[in-house]
Amino acid sequence: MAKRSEADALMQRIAEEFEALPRQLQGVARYLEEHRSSIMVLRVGEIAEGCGVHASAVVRFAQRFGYSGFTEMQAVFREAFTAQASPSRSYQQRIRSVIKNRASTMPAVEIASRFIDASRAGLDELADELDETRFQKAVDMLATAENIYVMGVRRSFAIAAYIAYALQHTQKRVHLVSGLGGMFREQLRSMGKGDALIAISFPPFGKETLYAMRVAQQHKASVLAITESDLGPLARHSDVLLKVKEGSAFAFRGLTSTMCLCQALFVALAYRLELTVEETLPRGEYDD
Amino acid sequence: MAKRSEADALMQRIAEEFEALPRQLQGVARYLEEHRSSIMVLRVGEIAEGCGVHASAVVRFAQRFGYSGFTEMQAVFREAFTAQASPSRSYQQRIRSVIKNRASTMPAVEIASRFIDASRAGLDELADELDETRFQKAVDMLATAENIYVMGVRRSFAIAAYIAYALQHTQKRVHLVSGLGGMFREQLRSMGKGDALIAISFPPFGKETLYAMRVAQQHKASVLAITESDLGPLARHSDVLLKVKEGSAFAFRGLTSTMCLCQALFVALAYRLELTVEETLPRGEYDD
DNA sequence: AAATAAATGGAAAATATGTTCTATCGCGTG
DNA sequence: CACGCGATAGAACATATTTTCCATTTATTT
Repeated sequence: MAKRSEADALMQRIAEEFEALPRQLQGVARYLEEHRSSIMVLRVGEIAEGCGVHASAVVRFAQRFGYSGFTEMQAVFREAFTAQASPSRSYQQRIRSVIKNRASTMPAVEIASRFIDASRAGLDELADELDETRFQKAVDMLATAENIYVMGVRRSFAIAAYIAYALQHTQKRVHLVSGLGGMFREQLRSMGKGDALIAISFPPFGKETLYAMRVAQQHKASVLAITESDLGPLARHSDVLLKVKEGSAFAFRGLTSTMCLCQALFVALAYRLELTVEETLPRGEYDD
Repeated sequence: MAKRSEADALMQRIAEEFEALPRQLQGVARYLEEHRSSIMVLRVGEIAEGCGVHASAVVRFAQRFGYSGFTEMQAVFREAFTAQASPSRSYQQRIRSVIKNRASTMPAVEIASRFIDASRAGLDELADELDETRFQKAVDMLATAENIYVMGVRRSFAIAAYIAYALQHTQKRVHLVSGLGGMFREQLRSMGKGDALIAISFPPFGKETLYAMRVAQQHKASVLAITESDLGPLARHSDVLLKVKEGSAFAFRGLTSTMCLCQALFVALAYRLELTVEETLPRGEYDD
């Protein structure tokens, strides 16, 4: 059982009192949380520099939390490190014991870390197999489109929602085809020449999305399909098709690679459109 | 391709010259090999004590291998540590350099593959730093909740949408707080004891989400926050807080790690609820 | 708006740390 | 057995780092 190190306790105390802290000390707190693992190596001055404050502020911080000074607080982190550094060998054993156990008895974290592994593998594959030509075409298509329609249903809806959100930071008119009120048809009606449809769909393919693609073709809009294979029903109706193979664990299919591809697509588009960073993300009261 | 760190080179040199070393210095050499990972944290005196020699012996050791003194040798080990301990930092820098370079001269794929790299690094970090206890708590909380409310606005909305979708595959009643028709309040009104709210928010925090968390607390519902730090405003109002550090690459935050975490959460929950795979993902006519 | 309290920046004092120097010790060799 | 070389310990020195203190600014309260 991982017994709470004093460092953990301290971090928690910091989190609790955080709001009551003055500006500079909040900065220090954030820095500590962010660089927790390096604190033991760093000197007061280095940390202070990292926070953009003066060394004395860091000392005051430590004192505020009951230590005689920075050094005493640092000792807590050093201790935590040396405590965890050595027994990390037993990690192999932990793995083995987990492999033997059934999933039902598997701790939640074990499931999580396997899933994360699977997602990483998916991302590796994405990096390997991304088709340069097609990606470039996809960017070009979006760059020249006047209106961009985005559609994905059920599992793919979250992705569509994200793309639509991201594209709002461009000058394009963006339409998220949500089907709200059963109005898929109506939302798609206005697509036309010069517009683009981004359709995201994986097997078993949602008929709504397939329908949208047919409509797009009829209306002479160009279609960017995001799916898992060249062979599915999306291939027939798309001008550019981007493939994503998701890793899966526990018979559960990931979505991280798709998300990643879509973000990459957006970034590439943003640069193609020569949006500056500021234009890309104007941060106002409502941003999240 | 882990290129030999200078620390590696040094250790090898020590091994070669070991036999020719005087007794005390051999002791130092052994100590260094044994405690290689702690050297950066230790002071000359501490190492000397560990070896049962005097501080000056350690200094002479360092000088014998070409360093001006102990400090210079220690720097080698510190470097090796920071190189492996925070690869995520170098990834941040890589991303920044991407921003600085003229994107116009960079092919779209180049941007994409760098972005994918960044996402991979983010996932690595997620795997490293996932808090076991909290993750387990989060799963437990959801497992015992009767109704689950999910809320995220703007950038986080896509994530909320996904979670809500996934949770539909359980027996829970799931409510995606969308704010459709400006009805955030109304959608949140029915939360109560025994219910759970999943709130996803990153700085600058959406006020709607913060509001939802306050309401949840007032109504005695438990709150699972998904955010980037213990120190933000979500900490106060949450029962469990899961941290995801996304690289804010290209001035907009990645979402792949968050997506991955949420999927992992769902998978773990599914196993906790002992759903079989078939039950988890019943594939019917409408699936996508 | 004034008074008061708190936070900040900087420099000086205190401390801790690393390095060098020298006297001594031990060991091997002539 | 004496001599010399290198290793060692500890003190003395030099440096770097932390801490304290105080003047100044900034925020808060009356």
